[in-house]
Amino acid sequence: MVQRARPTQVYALPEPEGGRPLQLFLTYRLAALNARLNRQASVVLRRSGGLKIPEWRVIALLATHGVMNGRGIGAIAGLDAGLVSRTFRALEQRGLIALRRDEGDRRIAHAALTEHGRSLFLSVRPVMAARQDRLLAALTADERALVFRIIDKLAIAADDVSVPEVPT
Amino acid sequence: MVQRARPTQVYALPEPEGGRPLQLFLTYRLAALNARLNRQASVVLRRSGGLKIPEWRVIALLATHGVMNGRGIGAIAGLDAGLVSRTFRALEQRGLIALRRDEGDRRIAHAALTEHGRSLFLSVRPVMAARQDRLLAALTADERALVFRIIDKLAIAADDVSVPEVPT
DNA sequence: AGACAATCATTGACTAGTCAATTTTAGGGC
DNA sequence: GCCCTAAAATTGACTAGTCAATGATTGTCT
Repeated sequence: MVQRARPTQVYALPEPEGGRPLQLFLTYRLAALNARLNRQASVVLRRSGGLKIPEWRVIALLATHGVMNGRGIGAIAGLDAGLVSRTFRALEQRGLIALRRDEGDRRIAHAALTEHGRSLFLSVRPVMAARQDRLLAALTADERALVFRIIDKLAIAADDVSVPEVPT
Repeated sequence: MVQRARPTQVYALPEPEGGRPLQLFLTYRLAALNARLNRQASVVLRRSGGLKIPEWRVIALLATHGVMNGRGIGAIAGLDAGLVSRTFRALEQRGLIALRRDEGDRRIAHAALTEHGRSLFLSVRPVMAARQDRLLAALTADERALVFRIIDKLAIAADDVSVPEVPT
């Protein structure tokens, strides 16, 4: 016996303003938002073509830029070279892209959509575009105008890791 | 011979306004920002105590909330139950937290900081707080006021995955 | 020509996070 | 008491992304 009737123990969320109970606010919120967006994108992509997120990025980039090599993709899509390499392989095995070594510089691998890849892109694009529009529609015009500026500023601030060694 | 002098092939970034060459804009930007923030946090935490990000979240939460169980941590810190479980183990093995089974309900594991854990928290907190302040200082007052509202709105919009099956 | 540095790609190991299945335990009818 | 359901935690498999090391190739310098 003894010891309480435990009604599904609930911890209150610390109120954002006020005591600032944690340091993880802005960063935590952004991380949580990003996680949700990723999850949603994953679902959409899985339903409409069975693509993973980096696969979709590569395909979309190839569809609008034509032939590209791994380094170019990485620079524009913000993907790590390693991730690009693995994604190339997966897409090639599914027959969505074709890889070809550069004749003049045999280190470089050029990628291009196959017919299959292009038709998949054309069927997925409207779904992803609608999603993007729905996201932006959730904001007012003012907010839409500001959101990219805010992101840029934070990205710059995130870059100077000029934090002193621990004082203690 | 033959075949060009290849001056470090550069692909121009597609201009954000105008043709919208990709659908991945807002989401891509957020993902990139989040990646940068994570990277920076990792560096800071590694330097000042050797903690990983979820480990820091758990410690910060325990420091301000006292004893908590896994479910409570997960709800507030936004961590998956599995991740919390693994993080608990790692922190316990490093002697930073102590785990104890609830007497009344033996499914529940309560966690609390040890002395070692609390002193680590006290030494890391100012570093992380300074980082957070520096991030917020990069924004104007207007932007600061808006950023949380924007995040909330996007998070809500991200939740309705009411996307039709692929038309094709 | 030979040595050297830089570049593109590849690979493996790692962190952050999600999802699903399973285990253990508890509580509610009956 | 027994059966069923649900909750808390654990575990394994997976995706997204980063970092470092390596291999192959190329251009440059002497």
